[in-house]
Amino acid sequence: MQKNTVQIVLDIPLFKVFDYSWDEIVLGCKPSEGMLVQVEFGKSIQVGVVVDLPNLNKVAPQEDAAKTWETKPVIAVAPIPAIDQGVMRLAKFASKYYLKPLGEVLLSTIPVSWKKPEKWDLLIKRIEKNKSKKKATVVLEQDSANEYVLNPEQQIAVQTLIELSNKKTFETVLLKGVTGSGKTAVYLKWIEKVLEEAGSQCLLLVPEINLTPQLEEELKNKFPNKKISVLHSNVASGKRAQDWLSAHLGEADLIVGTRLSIMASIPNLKAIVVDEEHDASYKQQEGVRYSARDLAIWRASDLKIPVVLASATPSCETWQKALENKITTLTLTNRARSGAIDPQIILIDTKEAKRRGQLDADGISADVRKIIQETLDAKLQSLIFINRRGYAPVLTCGACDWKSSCPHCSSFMVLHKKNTATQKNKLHCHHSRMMTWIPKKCPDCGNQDISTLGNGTQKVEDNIEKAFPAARVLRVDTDATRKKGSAQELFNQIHDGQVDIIVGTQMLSKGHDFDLVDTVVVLDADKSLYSQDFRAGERLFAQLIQVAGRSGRSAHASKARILIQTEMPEHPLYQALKNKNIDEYLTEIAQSRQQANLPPYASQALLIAEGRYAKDVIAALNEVREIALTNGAWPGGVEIYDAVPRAMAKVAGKERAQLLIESTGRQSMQKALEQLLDIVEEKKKKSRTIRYTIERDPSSY
DNA sequence: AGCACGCCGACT
DNA sequence: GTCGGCGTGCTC
Repeated sequence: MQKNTVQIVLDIPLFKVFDYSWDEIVLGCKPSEGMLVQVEFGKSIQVGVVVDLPNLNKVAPQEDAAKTWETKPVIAVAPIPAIDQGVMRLAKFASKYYLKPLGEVLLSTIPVSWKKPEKWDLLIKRIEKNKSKKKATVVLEQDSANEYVLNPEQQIAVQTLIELSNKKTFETVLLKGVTGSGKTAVYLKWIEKVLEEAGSQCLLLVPEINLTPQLEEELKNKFPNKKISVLHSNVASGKRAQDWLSAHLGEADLIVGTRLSIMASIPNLKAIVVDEEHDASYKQQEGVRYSARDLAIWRASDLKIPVVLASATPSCETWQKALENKITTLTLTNRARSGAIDPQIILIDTKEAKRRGQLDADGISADVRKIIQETLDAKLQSLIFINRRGYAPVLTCGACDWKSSCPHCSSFMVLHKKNTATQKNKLHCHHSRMMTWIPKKCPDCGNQDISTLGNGTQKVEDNIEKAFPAARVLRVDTDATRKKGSAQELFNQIHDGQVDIIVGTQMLSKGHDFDLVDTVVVLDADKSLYSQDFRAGERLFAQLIQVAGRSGRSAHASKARILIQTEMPEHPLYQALKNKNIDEYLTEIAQSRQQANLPPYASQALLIAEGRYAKDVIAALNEVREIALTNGAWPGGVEIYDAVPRAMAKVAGKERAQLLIESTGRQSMQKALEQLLDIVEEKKKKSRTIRYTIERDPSSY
């Protein structure tokens, strides 16, 4: 009577659930779906989640009836409530849609500390202790609520959002407006209103790079008497376990986090905001390869709550829905802050500059130099963007065609100059992390004349230091900010006006308000326009609009100029940028997607395979394709292309190839992928030399 | 995934 | 003669 059989999923790549026995007396409670439990699995101790899924086992019923194994008992139950039912539904959907075992999906939503049963008691004790300590400080801060003034346009947007959430139905809203138009103030005001209802919880998703201590601080100031949980993979494990739990217990009012927080257990979720919804970091690129934005929409629809997608340059997926009036669009047109000015975008034709001898050997034009000098004279800052870290992206031999290829990858090794006197210059592979010394002579022909090709942040930093010897130059990229807290240190230097010229990667372009920046320079944007990836243009456009927003953010700014060096200033992308025709350009992109039958007008997926030898990997994929197309059940309207090597064919010694699957409809895509999964699972039983991954709605190829 | 079992190559 | 390579099977 007290002994039940329960189904449990584990964090293993198997589409199976496992039966365990449940002793109510030993465990002290009845089983229910979503409980986190400790079990013995084979020889090891694992953490699993209780599920209620009678049909998940792919074992045939008669086989199942003939089971001979002994059911092991559940050892212990975690001292926390079961996972929120909303997350259980979301995980089941994600498992089916992204073709990943439910156990992997569910366990990926739980912080590592909670997956260590030996830590359960300790965690609970420590959290209880912290709770009694913290209460006092919260009360003290209560009076510091700060009011911010919204302009009429923002007020209308807030009003519309409040009316929507009062209806308590699912609704997707696009909140559109350039940097500085006050999107953040609008959604924060809305969140504030939603949180007025006791017990409500809100989720704010931000891109990876935006989740900084500053944002946390800002939110704490804006919501002085609300509890905020921060969910981010970089948060220390103890803090993470605690913040996850307070969301899970319904104690946290506002949950802020990167993509992974879309899967957090939030039992009283009433509103979701996806900030910078076009941002690529919302797509998980390994494990369960989900899109946090797409899951946010699913979760909102499941819970019958509104979801706000905020962006200056919406993704084509979102823009299509706006064009077809499937979602509500709220547009902010003005610069919200008084004193802020609209930046002026200036295109500098580098071909023309070269012809006139106004382009120096380092690729910097006379116009750029002149304006940087003017900015220096005005005691304001210039930002120079270059999307390559290191000194130079490749090393070449002058006599033969040797290039600094990485032996493990199909990419070039990047030259990095030493940072200190004791270090030596090295070659780094940005994919496999391989590092080598600089060869003294060409490894192929022995020629001594080895030279660099192209510019990275380090080289631009050198060049700028030489060109403006009196200026204080600072480089900001992942190399300069590797140490914990050093990014903050560098940003503080910028805010305090301790530097004049900042050289860096797109790391600088997101989330930070630099009051003293007046001039922004983009050196090397054209490359994206030659890319094979059909989304490259859209991404570059979004990036440049975001970069443009770095200038003219405060009354300090005087000219707010954005200088873009390009060989093709007449390109529609640059023209749209110059004239700030954002809507028109997005619509143009959408139309060309429709004509070419590309996403979001078609559904795509990849079957990726990797293994030791390229030809085996390709052959295995083509075999999968052959089986799929000849077994008679392949759904109509779904195309499956020949196996091709991936763009980065070799990574860390593994050869990779892929099949592209394209479908006009989502249902037929689902059917097709389920068939491919079956074929792959069969193949895996016979040989494990090749690994397969299904990637639905890929964002890169 | 992890771990065991199992059958073939260079080593104390 | 053994140590250990990774191919295959199994986990409630």
